[in-house]
Amino acid sequence: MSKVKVTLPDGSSRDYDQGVSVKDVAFDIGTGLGRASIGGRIDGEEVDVSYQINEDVNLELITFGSEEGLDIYRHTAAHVLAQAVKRLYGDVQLAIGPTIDDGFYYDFDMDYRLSEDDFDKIEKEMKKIVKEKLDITSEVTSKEEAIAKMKELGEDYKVELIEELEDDELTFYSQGEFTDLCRGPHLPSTKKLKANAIKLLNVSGAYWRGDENNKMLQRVYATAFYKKKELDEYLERLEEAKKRDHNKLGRQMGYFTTDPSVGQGLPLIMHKGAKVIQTLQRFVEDEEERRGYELTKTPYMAKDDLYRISGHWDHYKDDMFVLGDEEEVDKDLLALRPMTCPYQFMIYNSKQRSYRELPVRYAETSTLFRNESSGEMHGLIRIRQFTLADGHVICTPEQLEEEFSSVVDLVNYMMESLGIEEDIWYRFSKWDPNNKGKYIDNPEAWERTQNQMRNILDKLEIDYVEAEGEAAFYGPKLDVQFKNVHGKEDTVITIQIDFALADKFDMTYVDKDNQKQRPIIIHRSSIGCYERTLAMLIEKYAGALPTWLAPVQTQIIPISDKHLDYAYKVKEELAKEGVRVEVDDRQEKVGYKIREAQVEQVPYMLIVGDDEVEANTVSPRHRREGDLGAISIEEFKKDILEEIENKA
RNA sequence: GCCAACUUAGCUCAGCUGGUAGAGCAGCUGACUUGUAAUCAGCAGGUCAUCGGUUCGACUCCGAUAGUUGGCUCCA
Repeated sequence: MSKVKVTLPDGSSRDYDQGVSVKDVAFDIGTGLGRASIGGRIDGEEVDVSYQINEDVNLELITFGSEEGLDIYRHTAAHVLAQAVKRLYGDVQLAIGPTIDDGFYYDFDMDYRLSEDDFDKIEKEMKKIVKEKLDITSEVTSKEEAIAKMKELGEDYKVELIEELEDDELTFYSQGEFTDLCRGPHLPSTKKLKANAIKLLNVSGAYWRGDENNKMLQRVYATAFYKKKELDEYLERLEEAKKRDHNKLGRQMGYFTTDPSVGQGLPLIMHKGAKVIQTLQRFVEDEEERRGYELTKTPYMAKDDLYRISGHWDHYKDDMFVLGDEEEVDKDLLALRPMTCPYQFMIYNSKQRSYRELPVRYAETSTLFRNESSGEMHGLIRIRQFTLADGHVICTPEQLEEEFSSVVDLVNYMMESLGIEEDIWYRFSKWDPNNKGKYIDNPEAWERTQNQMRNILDKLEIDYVEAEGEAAFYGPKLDVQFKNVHGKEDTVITIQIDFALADKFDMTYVDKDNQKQRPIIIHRSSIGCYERTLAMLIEKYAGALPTWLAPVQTQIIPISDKHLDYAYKVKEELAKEGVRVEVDDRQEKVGYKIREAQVEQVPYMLIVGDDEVEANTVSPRHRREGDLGAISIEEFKKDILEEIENKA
């Protein structure tokens, strides 16, 4: 029998008989390791412990308890979930059951409507399956056999999946009476799962293959950990995250409210929320002006003619609020604006442009209206009317790289100012060549622009993930992504290179050879949409916004009524420097007023009583650090102004 | 738009298998003039989301509508 050489991650190697299993190797290294191994990685590819090694390989063992093993572990848990559901509800067809970031899900097609009330029962059955200590075995079959097998089992979705696979060799995994098509790897036995560390989380609908024209299946989300303690910690983290939910906190703290008679997705932003937005907006508009942007103020609605030129009428009409009746031919048809671009393009087109004036940079604090579907609205994150820090850079092809880079620089500056540069990441959103309806049909231009954009991104050394089918209909995007407290990804900002609309609007400039040329357009936001940004800030800071953004920056707390005059004097001192300051003049105990200011997350409280009046001082109390001791009014003023200036 | 759950006082929530509702906080009134996270007492607050049905009787069961939440799809 010939030998194979197995090289381990530490560089050492061992010789074995051909056909040795991963498990054998693990036990050969050590019994402890043997028992702990739940999979292996051979030349980078994950395999079962039962995998037989037939040639010289690099082997890395994946052990129970390891980060990388968790995926295998959860994948097996997903199979156990499917097995339990099949046992309990009989006529169930399986769709897909992948692992995701914090757990896994499985999609089922079944008549019985699952609800969370069924979870107990399903979890019990899963526990039973774990207790049954079923061996998990794999079997490789040909495509033809696989299809026959799945047809026999009545698994239509699996048949569909297999038919589209290119491979002729397919793997099935079985445990007890349950068999599923799966690439693997899996645990060697269901007994390796910790039954009390598995939890079903929620059930929802999900279209087969994510296509709304397909049947809606039932998706069960769940998670699994190696230990109950890890599960408990995870659940606790979820609870903690929910406490930061802007949709709860924002309402509780009086940032915004909603009312059914106003309508869905139409939040009423109250003083505190409006104050934060105003602060942000002034900051953004000033910074953009400094960076050479021209401010514009364009109409909230326009005739359909404008949207027909831009192509929005064809691509986007269902999502716009159209005013007027399309049947009445002799009356204008208007639509509320879902974006600012066509308006700013009209400004560009209002005169002939020379290459000398390019780049032209337009910025506008722009209220937009989008008719989101009813199931989409979420707090301040997905709404029907919102305010975007919008803008467009119109430049020559030669200027594109520099202009794009400076937009990225602006965005980075904004993210740093908000203190969220560590919480966001970049997504390079490309078109999907197979989705003809969604994108402008010009494959050559798509590929060219995307390559251009990739080159710029790589030059800027930006880390990004690529996402197919996330582009705008007219061009690729660089998106800034953020995760909300529910773990869901939202786009905060997008920067787009547009190769199409300049054509549609017949935008030109005259170059130095006196020839008319097409400019390139960059669509961009600097800080995103103010409502969504506010939501993000509330969640990031759990309501305790940085001082420069806090709606109230200083709360003055007089000990008793007789200190009111002094309190107002201090207020005046600070207010004239632009500090947002209030006096709590209610007849309450100091402790009570402090507690309220604390709950409101006011950065500084200034306690003033006899001592302070006497010495002409204030006693600041920081919301996190507590009592800071008495200092002069001047000193406090200097400190807080510096903190506001530095956006600390 | 689709799937599921939820909707009780301004807010947070209790109310077992049907017998017309309760707490804390907030609010109002009064007393207390207060030194670093809740002073005390009293009062007032609800067509139990809305509409319809079953029932002698519905907050409770059923249906429709609206809103909210979590997903799916969509997202210029």
